[in-house]
Amino acid sequence: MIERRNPTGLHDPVLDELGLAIASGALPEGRVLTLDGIQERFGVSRTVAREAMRVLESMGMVTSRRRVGITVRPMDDWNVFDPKVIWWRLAGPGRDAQLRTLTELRLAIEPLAAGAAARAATGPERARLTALAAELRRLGEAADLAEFMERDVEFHELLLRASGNEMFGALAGPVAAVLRGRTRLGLMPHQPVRAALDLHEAVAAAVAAGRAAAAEEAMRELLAEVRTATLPG
Amino acid sequence: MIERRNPTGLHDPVLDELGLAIASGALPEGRVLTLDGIQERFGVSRTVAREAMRVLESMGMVTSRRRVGITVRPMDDWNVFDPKVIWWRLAGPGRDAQLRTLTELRLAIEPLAAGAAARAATGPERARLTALAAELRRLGEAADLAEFMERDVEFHELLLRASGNEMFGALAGPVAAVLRGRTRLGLMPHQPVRAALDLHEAVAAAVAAGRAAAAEEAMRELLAEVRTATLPG
DNA sequence: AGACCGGAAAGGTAACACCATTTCATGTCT
DNA sequence: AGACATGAAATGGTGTTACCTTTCCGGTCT
Repeated sequence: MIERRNPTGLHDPVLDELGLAIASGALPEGRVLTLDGIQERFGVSRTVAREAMRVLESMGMVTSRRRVGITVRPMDDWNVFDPKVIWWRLAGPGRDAQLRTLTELRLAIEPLAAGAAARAATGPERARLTALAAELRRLGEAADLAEFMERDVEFHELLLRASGNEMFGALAGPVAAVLRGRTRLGLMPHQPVRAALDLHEAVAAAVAAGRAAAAEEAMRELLAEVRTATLPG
Repeated sequence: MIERRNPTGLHDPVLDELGLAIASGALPEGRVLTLDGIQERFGVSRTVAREAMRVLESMGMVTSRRRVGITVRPMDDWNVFDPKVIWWRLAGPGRDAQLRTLTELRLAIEPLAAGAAARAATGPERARLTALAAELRRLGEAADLAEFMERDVEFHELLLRASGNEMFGALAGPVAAVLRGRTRLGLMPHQPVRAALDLHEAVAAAVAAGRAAAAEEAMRELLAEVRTATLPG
């Protein structure tokens, strides 16, 4: 049941195409656009063009100056944590770079998130985490890759959200994108390694028991496989 | 030196006040606004009200539905990494919570960023980092707190940017805000501890020498002080 | 070179037609 | 009478157009 029945949304397409064009480099840093140009290119009114532009501006992707137009800004200025920006970069040729930096981000965040979850998770969260780890073992041994991935995504999302740190929680979406991206690219072993199954259970157990240091360490070991698999030396 | 931006755009004030009101809880989740209300409250035209609202919408702070109005969304949906959102939360009563989660984020990110910088930093960056560490020792021993803080900010910013991971680099601003906030709140020792001075130099040296693991470990030790000083158990 | 001016483009206002959604009153069926 | 369907009216965002105002780039005149 897809909730997203929003029929209209006339500047979302504009925003999306422009954002993608910038993220992909088709509109490089320094390129100057005009509202008139946008109006014409998309066949929309000035209002719609301006609203899309404002949003891009708030993401740091363009600046707008009178008499000169709308200028594309360097990537250093972008809000690279904005889900839309992440999505655009994943959809374009910057995809590998984005996957790499997101993976590095995971390596940094998830161990601490696991530790925090051991301190802050609610009862139901701890229980669900344990159940998910068990399910992962079952699916892993059955080599059901598709279902394994979905449970794995759920495991990591729940852990981030249960950390009690909303900044960690906000990374749940991007992390899910990385996990899905990795299997789609065939970067995962055909059958999850036993060690990974053990470690998921170790993380869940440590969180359930409130052992923060153990949870952090187990997550670090779990991610070690990711580190060697996808990052350079 | 305050950068007196443009002759002040007209929706920035609107955006700022609404964003702050939402972030501070003055406009709680579920509260419904209307464009007419915003127009009247700020004495601006519909266009301006709409553009501010679009930006808030792109930050996940409100949704706009026909016939019903503009609804404030729960914090789970906000783009909590957006610099404006961070700023608003720091400016309101959520300030302590925001400082806490940002600090936790630092603990996660900076060690990995140091390691990455050891691999990726340019020559000048390594040199500057080393120089900054030396300057920090001088200022620390002279107990020049204000200047120490500024160099410290510069040290951490440079390190994040030199990591070669633009997502780490994008955190330079917020991290600077935390560092400045900590001293302004008197959470820093009156004279920086010697161990901290040693560790800044250790980080710089490891980065300069390209020793990633050592840089990561040194940064972790450097942050241990922060961890105990500001986080619970 | 320095001052000056024309025009390009964004900033902002206003008025309007349109359309989705909710609300509510009305009427019919049981 | 009470429940349910039906349809109309009120409400408030969506999108368009027209028209000023402000800024400031670039060329021109002295």
